[in-house]
Amino acid sequence: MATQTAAQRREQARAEYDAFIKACPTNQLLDRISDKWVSLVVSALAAHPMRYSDLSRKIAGVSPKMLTQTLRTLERDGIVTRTVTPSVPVRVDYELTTLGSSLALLLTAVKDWAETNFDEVHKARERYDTDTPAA
Amino acid sequence: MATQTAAQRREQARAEYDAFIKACPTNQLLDRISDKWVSLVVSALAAHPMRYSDLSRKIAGVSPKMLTQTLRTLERDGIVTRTVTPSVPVRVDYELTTLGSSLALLLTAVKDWAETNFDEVHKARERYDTDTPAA
DNA sequence: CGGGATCCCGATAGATACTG
DNA sequence: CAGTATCTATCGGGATCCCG
Repeated sequence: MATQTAAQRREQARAEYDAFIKACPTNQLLDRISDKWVSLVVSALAAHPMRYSDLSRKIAGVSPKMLTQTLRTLERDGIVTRTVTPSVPVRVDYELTTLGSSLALLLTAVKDWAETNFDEVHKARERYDTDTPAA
Repeated sequence: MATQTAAQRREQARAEYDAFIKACPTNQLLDRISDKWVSLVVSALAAHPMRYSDLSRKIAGVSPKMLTQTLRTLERDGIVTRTVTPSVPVRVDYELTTLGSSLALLLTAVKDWAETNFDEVHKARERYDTDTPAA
């Protein structure tokens, strides 16, 4: 039964590692930042507060489900505030918190880096694709 | 045929939006940054160049497949260089390029932001989870 | 040692339809 | 208007086997 080799050891390592990852603030927030919709929502709200339907229109391709889900997560994390006005047709406004604004700033930094280095990445890709004979 | 309503308009919007997203450097590179393994690999290599097996050990929970896949992508994007030494047991070294180093810097910025604001996020979460009655 | 190829499964995004 | 519920298709990612 010394068959407890690669596979099992791997699994254990992964378990420990997962715990480590979960505990690590960086990775927790990296998930937020990297989320496809989060960046778009935060960017949209960075300009000015918006209603649900405004966001829905502004972001275009998003399904109601994902939009709500994204907004809920952001609300939970204290990135946005959700304000319900119980008028005849209900009205819900979303806006960035201070924390949300700082996230927007970070996203701007990422955006800047991306725009600055995109050319280089693009060239690298072409070079790679060309050099790679057949794959 | 005015039945071209919600669904179809949505689809078209999504198509346009997808094109927009694809063309946007930010989102392309955001994908790279946000990848779970990319950040770890880049961080690991930021310290010093490493061999495949070193990375495999350092990152622990990664499967060979994902490690290779991640490294290939990074190589293609000009983030890392791959150096093969055809000795008896093959030896492959990976190291960051200049571009890769700048990415490492960006990741550091993200990490700093995460560590700075994690407390606040954490508190926000607790507040939210407490206030939310049943959900 | 450093991978490539293949199979498979669980997670999840998104479409659709319904509700307060 | 602002969601919620459900169902399905897709796909990332792990395990496994094998090659150079």
